Amino acid sequence: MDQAVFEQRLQKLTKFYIDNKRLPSYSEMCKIFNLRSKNTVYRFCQKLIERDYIRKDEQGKLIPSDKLKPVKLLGYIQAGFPNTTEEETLDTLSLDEFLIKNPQATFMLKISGDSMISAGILPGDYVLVDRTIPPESGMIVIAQVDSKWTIKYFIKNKNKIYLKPANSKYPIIYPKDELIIAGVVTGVVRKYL
Amino acid sequence: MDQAVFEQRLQKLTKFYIDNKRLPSYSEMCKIFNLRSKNTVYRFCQKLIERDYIRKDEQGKLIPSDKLKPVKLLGYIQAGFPNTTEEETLDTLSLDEFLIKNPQATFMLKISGDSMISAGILPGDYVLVDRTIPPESGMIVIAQVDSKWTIKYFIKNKNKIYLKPANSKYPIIYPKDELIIAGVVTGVVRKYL
DNA sequence: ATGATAATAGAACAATCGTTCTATGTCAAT
DNA sequence: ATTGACATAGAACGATTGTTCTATTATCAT
Repeated sequence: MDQAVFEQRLQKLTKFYIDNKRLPSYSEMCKIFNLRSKNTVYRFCQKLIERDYIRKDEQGKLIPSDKLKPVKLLGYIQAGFPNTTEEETLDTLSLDEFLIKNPQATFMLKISGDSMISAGILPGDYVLVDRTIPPESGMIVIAQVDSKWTIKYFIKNKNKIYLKPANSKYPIIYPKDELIIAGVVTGVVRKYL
Repeated sequence: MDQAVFEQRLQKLTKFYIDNKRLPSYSEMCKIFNLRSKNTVYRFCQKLIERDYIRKDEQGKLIPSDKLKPVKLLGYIQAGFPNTTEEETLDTLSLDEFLIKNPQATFMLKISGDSMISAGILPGDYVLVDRTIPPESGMIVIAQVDSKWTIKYFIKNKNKIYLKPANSKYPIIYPKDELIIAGVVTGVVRKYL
Protein backbone atom coordinates (compact mmCIF):
# COMPACT_ATOMS: atom_id res chain seq x y z
CA MET A 1 0.00 0.00 0.00
CA ASP A 2 1.07 3.51 -0.70
CA GLN A 3 2.67 4.95 2.39
CA ALA A 4 1.06 8.34 1.81
CA VAL A 5 -2.38 6.75 1.66
CA PHE A 6 -1.63 4.78 4.79
CA GLU A 7 -0.65 7.85 6.76
CA GLN A 8 -3.58 9.84 5.46
CA ARG A 9 -5.98 7.17 6.65
CA LEU A 10 -4.17 6.80 9.94
CA GLN A 11 -4.55 10.51 10.47
CA LYS A 12 -8.26 10.36 9.73
CA LEU A 13 -8.60 7.45 12.11
CA THR A 14 -6.73 9.31 14.85
CA LYS A 15 -8.92 12.34 14.35
CA PHE A 16 -12.04 10.20 14.64
CA TYR A 17 -10.76 8.66 17.86
CA ILE A 18 -9.93 12.02 19.39
CA ASP A 19 -13.30 13.45 18.39
CA ASN A 20 -15.46 10.47 19.34
CA LYS A 21 -13.41 8.76 22.04
CA ARG A 22 -13.90 5.44 20.30
CA LEU A 23 -12.62 3.74 17.19
CA PRO A 24 -14.95 3.73 14.17
CA SER A 25 -16.57 0.53 12.98
CA TYR A 26 -15.56 -0.91 9.62
CA SER A 27 -18.63 0.58 7.99
CA GLU A 28 -17.80 3.96 9.43
CA MET A 29 -14.24 3.67 8.20
CA CYS A 30 -15.65 3.08 4.73
CA LYS A 31 -17.19 6.53 4.85
CA ILE A 32 -14.16 8.11 6.47
CA PHE A 33 -11.74 6.63 3.94
CA ASN A 34 -14.10 6.97 0.96
CA LEU A 35 -14.19 3.24 0.36
CA ARG A 36 -17.09 1.06 -0.64
CA SER A 37 -15.72 -2.24 0.57
CA LYS A 38 -15.56 -3.28 4.20
CA ASN A 39 -12.97 -5.84 3.17
CA THR A 40 -10.53 -3.13 2.17
CA VAL A 41 -11.04 -1.55 5.55
CA TYR A 42 -10.59 -4.92 7.20
CA ARG A 43 -7.20 -5.41 5.58
CA PHE A 44 -6.16 -1.89 6.39
CA CYS A 45 -6.98 -2.56 10.03
CA GLN A 46 -4.85 -5.68 9.98
CA LYS A 47 -1.96 -3.57 8.81
CA LEU A 48 -2.64 -1.16 11.63
CA ILE A 49 -2.54 -4.07 14.04
CA GLU A 50 0.71 -5.35 12.52
CA ARG A 51 2.31 -1.97 13.04
CA ASP A 52 0.76 -1.74 16.51
CA TYR A 53 -1.34 1.35 15.99
CA ILE A 54 -4.41 -0.50 17.18
CA ARG A 55 -5.04 -3.83 18.91
CA LYS A 56 -7.82 -6.27 19.61
CA ASP A 57 -8.86 -6.86 23.16
CA GLU A 58 -10.14 -10.10 24.67
CA GLN A 59 -13.52 -9.66 23.00
CA GLY A 60 -11.97 -9.07 19.59
CA LYS A 61 -12.89 -5.39 19.66
CA LEU A 62 -10.56 -2.83 18.19
CA ILE A 63 -8.90 -0.63 20.75
CA PRO A 64 -6.23 2.02 20.26
CA SER A 65 -2.70 0.94 20.97
CA ASP A 66 0.09 3.03 22.43
CA LYS A 67 1.01 4.68 19.15
CA LEU A 68 -2.42 6.26 18.87
CA LYS A 69 -1.96 8.14 22.11
CA PRO A 70 -1.92 11.90 21.99
CA VAL A 71 1.65 12.90 22.82
CA LYS A 72 4.96 11.90 21.35
CA LEU A 73 7.85 11.89 23.80
CA LEU A 74 11.02 13.11 22.15
CA GLY A 75 13.54 12.62 24.95
CA TYR A 76 15.99 15.10 26.34
CA ILE A 77 16.73 18.41 24.79
CA GLN A 78 20.51 18.17 24.66
CA ALA A 79 20.38 14.77 23.02
CA GLY A 80 19.67 16.49 19.75
CA PHE A 81 16.52 16.35 17.78
CA PRO A 82 15.14 13.35 15.99
CA ASN A 83 14.11 14.39 12.52
CA THR A 84 10.60 13.98 11.30
CA THR A 85 11.14 10.84 9.25
CA GLU A 86 12.18 8.62 12.12
CA GLU A 87 9.45 9.80 14.43
CA GLU A 88 7.65 6.52 14.14
CA THR A 89 9.96 4.84 16.59
CA LEU A 90 9.35 7.31 19.38
CA ASP A 91 7.46 6.71 22.56
CA THR A 92 3.93 7.94 22.64
CA LEU A 93 1.86 8.34 25.75
CA SER A 94 -1.27 9.77 27.23
CA LEU A 95 -0.83 12.55 29.75
CA ASP A 96 -3.73 11.15 31.73
CA GLU A 97 -2.06 7.79 32.11
CA PHE A 98 1.34 9.36 32.58
CA LEU A 99 0.33 11.59 35.46
CA ILE A 100 -2.54 9.75 37.14
CA LYS A 101 -2.15 6.39 38.82
CA ASN A 102 -5.38 6.36 40.80
CA PRO A 103 -8.00 8.16 38.73
CA GLN A 104 -10.74 7.64 41.28
CA ALA A 105 -8.66 9.20 44.05
CA THR A 106 -7.05 12.02 42.11
CA PHE A 107 -8.23 15.57 41.68
CA MET A 108 -6.76 18.79 40.36
CA LEU A 109 -6.38 22.08 42.11
CA LYS A 110 -5.49 25.51 40.76
CA ILE A 111 -2.81 27.22 42.78
CA SER A 112 -3.04 30.80 43.90
CA GLY A 113 -0.38 32.44 45.96
CA ASP A 114 3.37 32.17 45.78
CA SER A 115 4.11 30.01 48.79
CA MET A 116 5.57 27.18 46.65
CA ILE A 117 7.24 29.34 44.05
CA SER A 118 10.77 28.18 44.73
CA ALA A 119 9.60 24.59 44.27
CA GLY A 120 8.64 25.56 40.75
CA ILE A 121 4.91 25.77 41.50
CA LEU A 122 3.70 29.16 40.33
CA PRO A 123 0.38 30.93 40.87
CA GLY A 124 -2.03 29.69 38.22
CA ASP A 125 -0.43 26.27 38.01
CA TYR A 126 -2.54 23.19 38.56
CA VAL A 127 -1.47 20.44 40.95
CA LEU A 128 -2.63 16.84 40.86
CA VAL A 129 -3.52 15.52 44.28
CA ASP A 130 -3.83 11.86 45.24
CA ARG A 131 -5.93 11.15 48.32
CA THR A 132 -4.76 7.60 48.84
CA ILE A 133 -1.00 8.07 49.14
CA PRO A 134 0.23 8.33 52.74
CA PRO A 135 2.40 11.44 53.09
CA GLU A 136 6.11 10.98 53.70
CA SER A 137 8.64 13.55 54.76
CA GLY A 138 9.63 15.84 51.90
CA MET A 139 6.46 15.35 49.90
CA ILE A 140 4.28 18.28 48.91
CA VAL A 141 0.83 17.99 50.44
CA ILE A 142 -2.50 19.78 50.56
CA ALA A 143 -3.22 20.41 54.24
CA GLN A 144 -5.84 22.15 56.30
CA VAL A 145 -4.45 24.83 58.58
CA ASP A 146 -6.78 27.04 60.61
CA SER A 147 -9.73 25.81 58.53
CA LYS A 148 -8.00 26.96 55.32
CA TRP A 149 -6.38 24.73 52.74
CA THR A 150 -2.77 25.31 51.78
CA ILE A 151 -0.02 23.62 49.83
CA LYS A 152 3.20 22.97 51.75
CA TYR A 153 6.09 20.59 52.17
CA PHE A 154 5.29 17.82 54.65
CA ILE A 155 8.23 17.31 57.01
CA LYS A 156 8.56 14.56 59.59
CA ASN A 157 11.61 14.75 61.82
CA LYS A 158 11.97 12.46 64.83
CA ASN A 159 8.21 12.23 65.31
CA LYS A 160 7.92 15.99 64.92
CA ILE A 161 5.63 16.94 62.08
CA TYR A 162 5.44 20.37 60.52
CA LEU A 163 4.60 22.11 57.26
CA LYS A 164 7.22 24.10 55.42
CA PRO A 165 6.48 26.50 52.56
CA ALA A 166 8.94 26.67 49.68
CA ASN A 167 9.15 30.42 50.07
CA SER A 168 11.15 31.70 53.03
CA LYS A 169 8.97 34.76 53.45
CA TYR A 170 6.25 32.51 54.84
CA PRO A 171 6.58 30.89 58.28
CA ILE A 172 6.90 27.21 59.08
CA ILE A 173 3.63 25.87 60.43
CA TYR A 174 3.59 23.61 63.47
CA PRO A 175 0.17 22.03 63.79
CA LYS A 176 -1.43 22.65 67.13
CA ASP A 177 -3.60 19.63 67.64
CA GLU A 178 -4.34 17.58 64.59
CA LEU A 179 -3.12 17.88 61.04
CA ILE A 180 -5.61 17.24 58.25
CA ILE A 181 -3.99 16.15 55.02
CA ALA A 182 -6.24 16.14 51.96
CA GLY A 183 -3.70 14.42 49.76
CA VAL A 184 -0.23 14.27 48.32
CA VAL A 185 0.76 16.30 45.28
CA THR A 186 1.80 13.84 42.58
CA GLY A 187 2.23 16.22 39.70
CA VAL A 188 2.15 19.78 38.43
CA VAL A 189 0.59 21.07 35.24
CA ARG A 190 1.01 24.48 33.66
CA LYS A 191 -0.77 25.79 30.60
CA TYR A 192 0.62 28.76 28.70
CA LEU A 193 -1.79 29.25 25.82
CA MET B 1 -32.36 2.67 42.08
CA ASP B 2 -30.15 2.44 45.10
CA GLN B 3 -27.60 5.21 44.91
CA ALA B 4 -24.87 2.96 46.29
CA VAL B 5 -25.50 0.39 43.57
CA PHE B 6 -25.51 3.14 40.96
CA GLU B 7 -22.15 4.48 42.05
CA GLN B 8 -20.67 1.03 42.33
CA ARG B 9 -21.62 0.26 38.76
CA LEU B 10 -20.48 3.63 37.57
CA GLN B 11 -17.13 2.93 39.15
CA LYS B 12 -16.88 -0.45 37.43
CA LEU B 13 -17.82 1.17 34.14
CA THR B 14 -15.19 3.86 34.58
CA LYS B 15 -12.58 1.25 35.36
CA PHE B 16 -13.49 -0.67 32.25
CA TYR B 17 -13.18 2.44 30.14
CA ILE B 18 -9.81 3.33 31.58
CA ASP B 19 -8.53 -0.21 31.11
CA ASN B 20 -9.95 -0.85 27.63
CA LYS B 21 -10.24 2.65 26.18
CA ARG B 22 -13.78 1.89 25.08
CA LEU B 23 -17.13 1.49 26.73
CA PRO B 24 -18.33 -2.09 27.25
CA SER B 25 -21.25 -3.48 25.28
CA TYR B 26 -24.48 -4.29 27.08
CA SER B 27 -23.55 -7.95 27.20
CA GLU B 28 -20.20 -7.08 28.69
CA MET B 29 -21.87 -4.88 31.27
CA CYS B 30 -23.98 -7.86 32.25
CA LYS B 31 -20.83 -9.65 33.28
CA ILE B 32 -19.27 -6.61 34.89
CA PHE B 33 -22.37 -5.80 36.92
CA ASN B 34 -23.26 -9.44 37.63
CA LEU B 35 -26.57 -9.17 35.82
CA ARG B 36 -28.26 -11.67 33.57
CA SER B 37 -30.52 -9.27 31.74
CA LYS B 38 -29.39 -6.92 29.03
CA ASN B 39 -32.56 -4.97 29.65
CA THR B 40 -31.46 -4.03 33.15
CA VAL B 41 -28.21 -2.82 31.68
CA TYR B 42 -30.12 -0.93 29.02
CA ARG B 43 -32.10 0.97 31.64
CA PHE B 44 -29.03 1.62 33.70
CA CYS B 45 -27.36 3.16 30.65
CA GLN B 46 -30.34 5.40 30.10
CA LYS B 47 -29.91 6.67 33.63
CA LEU B 48 -26.26 7.28 32.89
CA ILE B 49 -27.27 9.25 29.82
CA GLU B 50 -29.82 11.24 31.84
CA ARG B 51 -27.16 12.20 34.34
CA ASP B 52 -24.72 12.88 31.50
CA TYR B 53 -22.09 10.33 32.40
CA ILE B 54 -22.24 8.88 28.92
CA ARG B 55 -23.80 9.98 25.65
CA LYS B 56 -24.79 8.62 22.28
CA ASP B 57 -23.06 9.94 19.23
CA GLU B 58 -24.52 10.35 15.76
CA GLN B 59 -24.39 6.61 15.11
CA GLY B 60 -26.15 5.81 18.37
CA LYS B 61 -22.98 4.43 19.91
CA LEU B 62 -22.25 4.96 23.56
CA ILE B 63 -19.39 7.32 24.21
CA PRO B 64 -18.12 8.70 27.51
CA SER B 65 -19.31 12.14 28.43
CA ASP B 66 -17.35 14.77 30.29
CA LYS B 67 -18.08 13.37 33.71
CA LEU B 68 -16.29 10.14 32.90
CA LYS B 69 -13.02 11.93 32.28
CA PRO B 70 -10.08 11.15 34.48
CA VAL B 71 -9.53 14.25 36.59
CA LYS B 72 -11.85 16.26 38.76
CA LEU B 73 -11.06 19.94 38.92
CA LEU B 74 -11.68 21.32 42.38
CA GLY B 75 -11.01 25.01 41.84
CA TYR B 76 -8.78 27.29 43.80
CA ILE B 77 -7.15 26.36 47.03
CA GLN B 78 -8.25 29.34 49.08
CA ALA B 79 -11.83 28.95 48.00
CA GLY B 80 -12.15 26.23 50.57
CA PHE B 81 -12.69 22.60 49.94
CA PRO B 82 -15.80 21.02 48.52
CA ASN B 83 -16.71 18.05 50.62
CA THR B 84 -16.99 14.61 49.16
CA THR B 85 -20.78 14.45 48.96
CA GLU B 86 -21.19 17.32 46.52
CA GLU B 87 -18.37 16.25 44.24
CA GLU B 88 -20.84 15.31 41.54
CA THR B 89 -21.26 18.88 40.45
CA LEU B 90 -17.56 19.44 39.82
CA ASP B 91 -15.87 19.92 36.52
CA THR B 92 -14.05 16.95 35.15
CA LEU B 93 -11.55 17.00 32.34
CA SER B 94 -8.93 15.06 30.50
CA LEU B 95 -5.37 16.29 30.82
CA ASP B 96 -4.78 15.38 27.20
CA GLU B 97 -7.59 17.58 26.00
CA PHE B 98 -6.78 20.26 28.54
CA LEU B 99 -3.16 20.65 27.52
CA ILE B 100 -3.09 19.67 23.85
CA LYS B 101 -4.90 21.58 21.15
CA ASN B 102 -3.13 20.14 18.12
CA PRO B 103 -2.32 16.50 18.90
CA GLN B 104 -0.69 15.89 15.52
CA ALA B 105 1.67 18.81 15.95
CA THR B 106 2.49 18.46 19.63
CA PHE B 107 5.33 16.57 21.24
CA MET B 108 6.83 16.37 24.70
CA LEU B 109 10.39 17.04 25.74
CA LYS B 110 12.19 16.32 28.99
CA ILE B 111 14.12 19.28 30.29
CA SER B 112 17.67 19.05 31.55
CA GLY B 113 19.59 22.03 32.74
CA ASP B 114 18.48 24.98 34.81
CA SER B 115 18.29 27.70 32.19
CA MET B 116 14.54 28.19 32.68
CA ILE B 117 14.43 27.61 36.42
CA SER B 118 13.15 31.06 37.34
CA ALA B 119 10.27 30.55 34.91
CA GLY B 120 9.25 27.58 37.01
CA ILE B 121 10.64 24.99 34.59
CA LEU B 122 12.92 22.70 36.55
CA PRO B 123 15.34 20.03 35.34
CA GLY B 124 13.36 16.83 34.86
CA ASP B 125 10.16 18.64 33.93
CA TYR B 126 8.46 17.88 30.65
CA VAL B 127 7.40 20.61 28.26
CA LEU B 128 4.71 20.34 25.62
CA VAL B 129 5.78 21.83 22.32
CA ASP B 130 3.46 22.84 19.48
CA ARG B 131 5.07 23.04 16.05
CA THR B 132 2.28 24.97 14.39
CA ILE B 133 2.04 28.04 16.59
CA PRO B 134 4.03 31.02 15.31
CA PRO B 135 6.25 32.38 18.08
CA GLU B 136 5.45 35.76 19.55
CA SER B 137 7.57 37.89 21.81
CA GLY B 138 7.59 36.62 25.38
CA MET B 139 6.72 33.04 24.52
CA ILE B 140 8.95 30.17 25.55
CA VAL B 141 10.31 28.34 22.52
CA ILE B 142 12.51 25.40 21.60
CA ALA B 143 15.24 26.81 19.37
CA GLN B 144 18.34 25.55 17.64
CA VAL B 145 21.47 27.44 18.60
CA ASP B 146 24.88 26.29 17.34
CA SER B 147 23.34 22.99 16.21
CA LYS B 148 22.09 22.34 19.75
CA TRP B 149 18.50 22.59 20.93
CA THR B 150 17.67 24.82 23.87
CA ILE B 151 14.63 26.23 25.61
CA LYS B 152 14.53 30.02 25.91
CA TYR B 153 12.28 33.04 25.93
CA PHE B 154 11.62 34.33 22.43
CA ILE B 155 11.92 38.12 22.37
CA LYS B 156 11.10 40.39 19.45
CA ASN B 157 11.85 44.05 19.95
CA LYS B 158 11.66 46.48 17.05
CA ASN B 159 12.55 43.83 14.50
CA LYS B 160 15.40 42.65 16.73
CA ILE B 161 15.03 39.00 17.68
CA TYR B 162 16.94 37.31 20.47
CA LEU B 163 16.64 34.44 22.93
CA LYS B 164 16.66 35.10 26.66
CA PRO B 165 17.12 32.41 29.31
CA ALA B 166 15.11 32.69 32.50
CA ASN B 167 18.28 32.36 34.52
CA SER B 168 20.54 35.38 34.63
CA LYS B 169 23.71 33.32 34.89
CA TYR B 170 23.27 32.39 31.23
CA PRO B 171 23.82 34.92 28.44
CA ILE B 172 21.27 36.32 26.04
CA ILE B 173 21.63 34.75 22.63
CA TYR B 174 21.58 36.88 19.50
CA PRO B 175 21.19 34.63 16.49
CA LYS B 176 23.91 35.16 13.91
CA ASP B 177 22.23 34.32 10.66
CA GLU B 178 19.01 32.40 10.91
CA LEU B 179 17.03 31.25 13.89
CA ILE B 180 15.48 27.80 13.78
CA ILE B 181 12.44 27.45 16.02
CA ALA B 182 11.17 23.92 16.57
CA GLY B 183 8.03 25.03 18.32
CA VAL B 184 6.36 27.00 21.05
CA VAL B 185 6.07 25.66 24.59
CA THR B 186 2.37 25.44 25.37
CA GLY B 187 2.55 23.67 28.71
CA VAL B 188 4.70 22.21 31.45
CA VAL B 189 4.25 18.89 33.19
CA ARG B 190 5.99 17.66 36.32
CA LYS B 191 5.67 14.24 37.90
CA TYR B 192 6.68 13.69 41.49
CA LEU B 193 5.96 10.02 42.15
C1' DA C 1 -51.92 -8.65 53.95
C1' DT C 2 -52.38 -5.40 50.15
C1' DG C 3 -51.08 -2.67 46.52
C1' DA C 4 -47.68 0.52 44.24
C1' DT C 5 -43.29 0.98 42.43
C1' DA C 6 -39.01 -0.33 40.81
C1' DA C 7 -35.44 -3.78 39.50
C1' DT C 8 -34.51 -7.89 37.16
C1' DA C 9 -35.14 -11.90 34.07
C1' DG C 10 -35.64 -13.85 29.70
C1' DA C 11 -37.24 -14.16 25.07
C1' DA C 12 -37.47 -11.98 20.66
C1' DC C 13 -36.46 -8.61 16.97
C1' DA C 14 -34.12 -6.05 13.14
C1' DA C 15 -29.83 -3.98 12.44
C1' DT C 16 -25.14 -3.95 12.47
C1' DC C 17 -20.92 -6.04 13.53
C1' DG C 18 -16.39 -8.35 11.98
C1' DT C 19 -15.03 -11.76 8.85
C1' DT C 20 -14.55 -14.65 4.69
C1' DC C 21 -15.34 -15.52 0.09
C1' DT C 22 -14.70 -14.52 -4.96
C1' DA C 23 -14.26 -11.13 -8.66
C1' DT C 24 -12.46 -7.01 -10.71
C1' DG C 25 -9.11 -3.38 -11.52
C1' DT C 26 -4.34 -1.44 -11.46
C1' DC C 27 0.40 -1.24 -11.86
C1' DA C 28 5.30 -2.75 -12.26
C1' DA C 29 8.56 -6.20 -13.47
C1' DT C 30 9.65 -9.63 -16.53
C1' DA D 1 1.86 -9.75 -23.85
C1' DT D 2 2.07 -12.29 -19.41
C1' DT D 3 2.66 -12.71 -14.93
C1' DG D 4 2.31 -11.71 -10.07
C1' DA D 5 1.24 -8.72 -6.33
C1' DC D 6 -1.98 -5.66 -4.35
C1' DA D 7 -5.92 -2.59 -3.57
C1' DT D 8 -10.64 -2.57 -4.12
C1' DA D 9 -15.44 -4.13 -4.92
C1' DG D 10 -19.39 -6.62 -3.65
C1' DA D 11 -21.90 -10.42 -1.90
C1' DA D 12 -22.59 -13.48 1.88
C1' DC D 13 -22.03 -15.56 6.54
C1' DG D 14 -22.80 -16.23 11.61
C1' DA D 15 -22.27 -13.54 15.74
C1' DT D 16 -23.31 -9.72 18.36
C1' DT D 17 -25.37 -5.37 18.81
C1' DG D 18 -29.08 -2.21 20.90
C1' DT D 19 -33.82 -2.30 21.69
C1' DT D 20 -38.57 -3.76 22.86
C1' DC D 21 -41.65 -6.83 24.78
C1' DT D 22 -43.77 -9.42 28.74
C1' DA D 23 -43.14 -11.90 33.09
C1' DT D 24 -41.17 -12.38 37.52
C1' DT D 25 -39.13 -10.79 41.80
C1' DA D 26 -37.89 -7.43 45.47
C1' DT D 27 -38.91 -3.31 48.28
C1' DC D 28 -41.59 -0.55 51.02
C1' DA D 29 -45.46 2.39 52.72
C1' DT D 30 -49.97 1.88 53.97
